[in-house]
This record gives sequence, structure tokens and C-alpha cells, in this order.
Amino acid sequence: MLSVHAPDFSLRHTLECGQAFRWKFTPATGAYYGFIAGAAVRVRQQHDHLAVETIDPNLTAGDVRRYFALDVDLGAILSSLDADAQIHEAIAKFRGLRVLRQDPWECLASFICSAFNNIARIEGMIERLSVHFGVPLAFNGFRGSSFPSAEVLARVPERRLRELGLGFRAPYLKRTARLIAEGKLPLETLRRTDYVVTKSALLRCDGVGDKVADCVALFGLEKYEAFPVDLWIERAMRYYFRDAKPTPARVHDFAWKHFGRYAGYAQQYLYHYVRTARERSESRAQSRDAASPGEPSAANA
DNA sequence: CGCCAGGTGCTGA
DNA sequence: TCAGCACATGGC
Repeated sequence: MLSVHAPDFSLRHTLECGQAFRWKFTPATGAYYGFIAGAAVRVRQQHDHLAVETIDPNLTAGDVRRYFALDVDLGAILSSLDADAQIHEAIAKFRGLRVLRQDPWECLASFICSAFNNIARIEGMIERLSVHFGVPLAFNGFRGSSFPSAEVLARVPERRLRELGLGFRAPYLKRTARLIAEGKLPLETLRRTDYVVTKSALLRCDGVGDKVADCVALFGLEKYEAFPVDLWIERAMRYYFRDAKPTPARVHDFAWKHFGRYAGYAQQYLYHYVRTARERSESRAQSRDAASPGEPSAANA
């Protein structure tokens, strides 16, 4: 068992904010099962420490620190973002949320699956890909499977991917897997490339547009300028834009000016904030009380 | 039971 | 550059 010092960190907010799709929560113990650096793990947070169980002798505390980005100065980043009332509230609510350093290939494949989709189904699709084409790993009463490599997925017939429910994303994933497997897009080297070059490289993949490229750059390649613009972020942007249409180009321009170099952190806090605000207001919609104050004008009839 | 979901690719102005 | 459309599927 590894014990990792994790100050200014929330395992829950980090794993449940929608940036990763494969962690499984067990209510009885408060532990999460998942994978870090290819090792099946069980993680619990105990105050300012992480208890990480694994049977993989190669997993180190450094791997865990790296995956959860515990080496970044979160306090300094959040201070630099805290520029208005909305982001201030999001930070207050989800303090400790950190942008993960996920495996770039799994991240890329996952967000290709995310297009025009919902999180529950994305999780199911990724789980089925793993069960069918990954390596099974039993651990401590938990049975999971590693996410399949690009080399493996490149050989899977498109029809098989459709059978797992990937829909129109099946050919996208297969073609991108082939591109990666053939070594035509070395993902690992993109960690050391700047944001603009990284993004244009990712855009060469089939099924990867502006938004997915930003997700991979942010969650898998440490590009903290990346600011993925999806439906929820467009809603959050109404707080700043009022009448102007929040197109991705305008949103990017605004985000870099308003939030600075770590705009990607602001993006994830805002994303989680507006999504959970929607869920709260829906769950009590029938009680017919006034709209929650401070919420962006997302709820229209 | 329609609506919606962490969009992308293609087409035509 | 940019609006308009088709695209598969299942949770809610």
C-alpha cells in the first residue's frame, strides 16, 4: 500500500467532474477503483493523504502524484483564476479539483467517443471496449480490464465497434487508432510540444475537432491553456457574454484574457459547476420554489 | 416517449 | 469563415 501526501486535493471532485470516465466508486468504503499508469488500483482519501492499494509492484508514489497532478501549486493557480463572482463560487465549491494527467491514448479514444453523447453512455462504451479488447485484471475482489492499445483497436473490424454501441464514432475511432498504431502521431512527444502545435497535430485525427482536441490537450497532455468549449461551457459563458454568441473562437479569446495561462483549470471548475447546478435545480423543479440565485440564465422554458 | 447528450465532417454560400 | 445538416444510441 502506498501512502501519498495530497494537500489541497479532493479525490471526489477530481474523479467525478467528468474529465475521466473509468473510475468506479464504492459507497461502502468511499474507495475508487481504476487504473494509474497501467496498474489496477484502489484509492481512498484520508484527510490530506491518499491510500493507494495495488498488486502491481511497479507502481510508485511518484506515478500517483503525477497522475493526480499533486506537484502543481493549486493555490497559486486558483488565485490567478479568481477574477469574477461565478468562477469564485465554482472554486469555493470544488476546491481541490485537479486536472488529471491521463494516458494520452486512452484520453484521445475516450473523447472521440464523447462526441454528441452523454457521460453515462460514454462510460459504458469505454467499459465495453476494455472488457472486449483490453487485458483483464482481477484485484481485491474487483475485476476490471485495461484500456486496449491503439495497435489492438486498429485491427478490430468497424462492425465489432458498432456492436459495442459506438455508432457513427466507430470508423473515427478505428481510423485514429490506425494513425496512432502506425506511429504517424507520436502522442507522448506532444507532452513536450507547445499548445498550438499539439492541437494542430491532434486535429489530424479522424473524429477530433476543436473541442475534443482541447480535451486531450488538457486532460492528457498538460496543456493548461486548452479551454474545451462544449454545450455546458457555452452556458457558463452567457454569464460573461450576455448577448454575443459564445462561439469557440470568441470563448477562447475571452478565456485567455480573463483567466490567463491556466484557463483550462477554470474551464473544468466551470464545467462541473454549471452541470451540478442544473442537476440540483432539476431535482427540486417540482417543489416550485424560485430559481436558484447566482445561477447563469441556463434554465429557460 | 420525445428530448438530450463533454461534436465532427461535409456542403454550399 | 460560417450556418445548416446528418449522424447512432440509450438514459432519463
